[in-house]
Amino acid sequence: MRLSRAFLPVLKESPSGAEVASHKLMLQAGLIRQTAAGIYAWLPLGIRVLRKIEAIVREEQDRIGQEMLMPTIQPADLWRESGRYDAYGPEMLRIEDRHGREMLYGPTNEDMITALFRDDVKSYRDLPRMLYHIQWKFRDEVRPRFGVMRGREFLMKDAYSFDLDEAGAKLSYYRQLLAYLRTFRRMGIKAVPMQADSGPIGGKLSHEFVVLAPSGESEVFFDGRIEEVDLEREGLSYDDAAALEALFKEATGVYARTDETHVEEYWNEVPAERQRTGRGIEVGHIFYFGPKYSEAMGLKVSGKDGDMVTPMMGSYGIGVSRLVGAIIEASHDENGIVWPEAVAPYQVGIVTMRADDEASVKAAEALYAGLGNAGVETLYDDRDERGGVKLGGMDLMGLPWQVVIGPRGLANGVVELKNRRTGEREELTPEAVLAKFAA
RNA sequence: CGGGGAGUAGCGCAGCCUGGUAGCGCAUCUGCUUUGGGAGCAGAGGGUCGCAGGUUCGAAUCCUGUCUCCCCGACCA
Repeated sequence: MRLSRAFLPVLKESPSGAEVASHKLMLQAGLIRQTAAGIYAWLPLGIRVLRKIEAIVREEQDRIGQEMLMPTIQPADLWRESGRYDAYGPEMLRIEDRHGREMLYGPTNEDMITALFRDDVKSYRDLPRMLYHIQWKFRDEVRPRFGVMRGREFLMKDAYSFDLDEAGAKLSYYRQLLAYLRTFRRMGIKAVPMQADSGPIGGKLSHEFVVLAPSGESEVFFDGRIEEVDLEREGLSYDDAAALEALFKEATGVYARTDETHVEEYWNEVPAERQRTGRGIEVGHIFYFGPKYSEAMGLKVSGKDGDMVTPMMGSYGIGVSRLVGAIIEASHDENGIVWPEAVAPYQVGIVTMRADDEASVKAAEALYAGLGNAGVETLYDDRDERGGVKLGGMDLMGLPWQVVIGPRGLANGVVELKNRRTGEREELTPEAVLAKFAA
């Protein structure tokens, strides 16, 4: 993308109202604009990051489940069936259509998926199943804040598992646990599974995945041993029940809790040198709740012996849009965002220090074309601006790599390659830069 | 939902107390000079002062109502 033709409004000052770093930076770097309290428009730079995160989530979910898409608007009757319509409270946005039919903007989808599944699945042979979708949700929060981290409208991946019995359901739970650990690791962030209350969704087994960041909403306490879990080890397969259970025990057997569930007595049993504390942002939550919805909504399948069996369910959420903010919280500095490469909107930024220098422009154009042909996502600042303005913008936007091209270096046949995270710079020929990224 | 604050140019703000037809910085546009980490000079454009009503010869300013946004708390993916 050429910056001269892009809608990438970068602000010199951060708009008032933004308090936390990620919110400020997202507004300033032009990722989002606020439309109403807790509701945001995603600008071109923001949507690229959102899509990157979504793609990683999708890839990992596809290894254990099937994608589908349920609507944002749901009929109230569906929620009456599960008994949740009255229970959910004012957080649910209730609306009426032109005929006076009661509808709602979905805050989650347990009820709908259970109804859909019920209508078409009648046999134990059709179990187990894991279904997910990535869809916008709306929860009318009392007090939205922190930008996209606690918005009212947000993009969420929610998965639902259906199993014949509790043992099977636990296996589904373990699979999601592994998928989540892999998902967050791929995004370049450290997310720790912590023992959680199951809240309004209700249930028996529940863990929330928490990203460590100073601005986190809750205080977290965990055993450093959790960081040593090897997710790529041999034999760790989604099909191997024993290996999955071992992983579950390893990943959740150590102490890891938020202030909500923290117990000082147990905490003190963790050796002091392994005690880790800090603040955290919840980015995912997995639940096993058994027959809660299947029972309420009459989901039954014929069992092997011909008797009717009520499937055991679980649900598994990842706050996709929240992750954009959470990743920034965990990865930024005084100059702006520092994107992990896996989620960066562009991998490489090209800057010409002197827009009036013919040789610089020529070299930049050639490199931009070369990277483009090699399929490298590149943002080329070809505007007639001073070098400093462009460099500041690149730092703010947080692209992992910056190629700085100017007459000074070109005199020696080199350009400068800067790593955003480390600040390290090296001088390379344009060909070497191309080779590095095209590889 | 309780408590507090704010709506004035794209963004950040002043003006309001003490009514007299709107201003500063940045951004934008034009010209000239500059150019390796957010340039300088000169000029220009852009605002129903959130909305509605009231008081007044006259309202951004005073009064009433209303909407919206933000912050703290309680709550929560």
